[in-house]
Amino acid sequence: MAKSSTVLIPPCNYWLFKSEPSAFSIQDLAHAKNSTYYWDGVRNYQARNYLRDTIKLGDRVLFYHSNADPIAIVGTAEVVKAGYPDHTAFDSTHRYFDPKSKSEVPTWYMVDIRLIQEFPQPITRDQLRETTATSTMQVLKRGMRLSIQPVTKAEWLAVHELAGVSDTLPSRPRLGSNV
DNA sequence: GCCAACGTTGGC
DNA sequence: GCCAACGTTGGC
Repeated sequence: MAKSSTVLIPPCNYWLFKSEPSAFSIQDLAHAKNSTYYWDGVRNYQARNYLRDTIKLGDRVLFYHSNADPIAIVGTAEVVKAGYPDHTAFDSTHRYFDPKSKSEVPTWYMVDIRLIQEFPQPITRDQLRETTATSTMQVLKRGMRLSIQPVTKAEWLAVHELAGVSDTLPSRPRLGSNV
């Protein structure tokens, strides 16, 4: 019976990352080298804890445009590098500089993500609200400002259904082969 | 532009 | 440790 507790396939976890497209959009990610970029500038402790402790290589990300037109989930990405210190906090000339964060004991962390796909149509808040399986998403809650939010597998799948796309990864080099 | 909801700061 | 003031987020 002990055998049944052995996890052969590591769980894949799902997240929603918010970004104002004027700061960093899904197009910016698409145009980055290897469609890969670091998710910097998170300066909230709960979101930091997710980045540092919880988000793992291979986790999936819903890319959300906030303060945008439209406000919507616009595509997906995968985590290709787990939490590591956010170097922008160390640079006194950078807009995300934080003198509290020291390289020996970093306060802030980031991950690298790679674009999986941009949806053919953005999925708006109205669509998310109107669909039972997505109507419970944290991002719809009033006053929910957290920029990194956990998403359930059911929500992840339902968003793909709304987008009319498969959640299967298109064929591409395997994780870690490009860094 | 408004403003509610939070998070942070700093005086006490 | 309390809490008022202030700054930020982010939908509307």
